[in-house]
Amino acid sequence: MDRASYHSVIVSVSLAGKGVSIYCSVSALNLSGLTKLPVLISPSLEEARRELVIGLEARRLLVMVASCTVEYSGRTGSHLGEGERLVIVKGDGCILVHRGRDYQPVNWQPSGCIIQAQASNGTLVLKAVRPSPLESLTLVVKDVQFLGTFLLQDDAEFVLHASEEEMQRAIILQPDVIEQGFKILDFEKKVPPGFVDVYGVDTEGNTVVIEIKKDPAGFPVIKQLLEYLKYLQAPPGKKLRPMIVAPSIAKGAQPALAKSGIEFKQLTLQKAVAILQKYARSDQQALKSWL
Amino acid sequence: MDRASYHSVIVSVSLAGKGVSIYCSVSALNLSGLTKLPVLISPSLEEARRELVIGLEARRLLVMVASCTVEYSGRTGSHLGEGERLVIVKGDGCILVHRGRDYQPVNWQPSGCIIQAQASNGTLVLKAVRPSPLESLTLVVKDVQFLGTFLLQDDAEFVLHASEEEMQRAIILQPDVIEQGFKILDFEKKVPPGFVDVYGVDTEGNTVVIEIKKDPAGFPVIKQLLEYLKYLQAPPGKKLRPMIVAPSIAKGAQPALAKSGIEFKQLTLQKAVAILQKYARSDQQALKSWL
DNA sequence: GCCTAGGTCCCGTTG
DNA sequence: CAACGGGGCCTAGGC
Repeated sequence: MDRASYHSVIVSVSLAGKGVSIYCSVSALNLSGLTKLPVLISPSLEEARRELVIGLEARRLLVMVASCTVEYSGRTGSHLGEGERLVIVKGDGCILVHRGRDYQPVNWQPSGCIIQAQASNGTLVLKAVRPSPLESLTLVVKDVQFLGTFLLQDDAEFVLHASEEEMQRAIILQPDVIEQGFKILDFEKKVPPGFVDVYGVDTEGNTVVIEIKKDPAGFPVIKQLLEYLKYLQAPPGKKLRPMIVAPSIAKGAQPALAKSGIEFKQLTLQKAVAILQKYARSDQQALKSWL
Repeated sequence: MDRASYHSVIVSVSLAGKGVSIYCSVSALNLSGLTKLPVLISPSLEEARRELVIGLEARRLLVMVASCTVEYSGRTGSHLGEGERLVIVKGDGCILVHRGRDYQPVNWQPSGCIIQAQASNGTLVLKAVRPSPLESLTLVVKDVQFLGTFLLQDDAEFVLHASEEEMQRAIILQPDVIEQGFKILDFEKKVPPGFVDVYGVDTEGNTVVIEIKKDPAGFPVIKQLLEYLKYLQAPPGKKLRPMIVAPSIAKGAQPALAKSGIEFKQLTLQKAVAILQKYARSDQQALKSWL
């Protein structure tokens, strides 16, 4: 089959490995873009291997439905007996093996792998080796139901309203959200055990140490904050005010909070986003008035 | 197209929404199983919607390559502009939106969602709503390159050599791996802050408190173990011997380990698996001699 | 390379 | 229902 014949071949369909193919003249149809869609249905293993090699070489997205076994060996090991799975190989060298249920892949390899397809003893073997940490994923494919190779045109930006970061940005943009007159001195301030999310002073000159959580604040965050306090001190005659900023307090954590002298300031992600939007608007207005 | 005509239709291919279809008589071919493979190539949005509804109803695996935008709203929110993506919907009601790169989906919804496909204003809208926590994922599909619905036959068992658990089992099966004469009293022993992995006595009658890590042991595990110790005591005249069992010690953690009086016993996952296999073999032999 | 922290983490178990 | 820990977690950022 000639991959370069843009106007005569749309879909190559080989049935049950018997070399039966369906060709369709497309000269009369508006099918620009379709020629980049090789789709094999029930190809022979050798046909599938050829297509995989071409797709891997071109770093296309490979989508395969096949019966296979899967072995993983590396940080630990795993074995999965034969069954039909959805196998995805992406252009950046990652691979996902999905079963018919569950959000997570049953086996996978993150991006940066060396992936190859080889014939072996009447089966098709797909190997994905990750150099560091050294680990390898091996699929022994017995039968391919479907194999498609795609080129995804996708330049869109992904925007996530990312919880903790947005809460931090909201506090930085509008420190009043913590309390009237609160001033920020630093954020992501390094202390030996980690980083203080926000660090500032109140109107009395006391040092405020803020730990932000997007989820209900529980014991771990209290411990974390107390740990940080060991390495911080207030100016002479002033106090250290440890404070947790979160949407709520976890169920059993209230007593520990009171006992440890940590303050709690409620801030929901929603409110944080609202603040950011307000500033984005005023930024826009500032920009407008500038022009 | 008649889905029930097992012997006359294999693949329905509709091109660019123009209703062009390719049919192939399969009466002469051995194609059992192929009829369960409806595959649409560049269908119209309405054709795709029909197929999606049928596939969702039948709880099949849906694999779609389409140009779409994606909105997520729930625990946080996200926006993704138009672009071509691989969309997977599984029978248990989870959905994955993958871009051409990266291991992880750009958007998703875990299993247990209510998923529906509807026509809307010349577009196809795919919605996945998760009841708790309440969150929703919305795909506005502008163009479908490919849509396949599959039924994956897969009853195989997945076996993972699961790090910490296997290390614990190895110690329980063969306590000598810790030291000669070590005897186990309990495991997963409850103390207020959590669970002690393994709890036992040495030949001198001292209490040994073991925390297992599959990764290099760092500061957090030292703290955790010291926390547990507060709630444990040795018999009169005996010592408490806190011990970390792990493949190695994290770089900076050695001094803290020495200072805190915690012992370290090296155990790699590999060795643990070897022990388990030895016992599996002896189990088999015991079974054989029994028969 | 190691280590730290966050994630729409997901996922199981337990209270 | 919430909370807790583990994961082949993955991923990004620092050192």
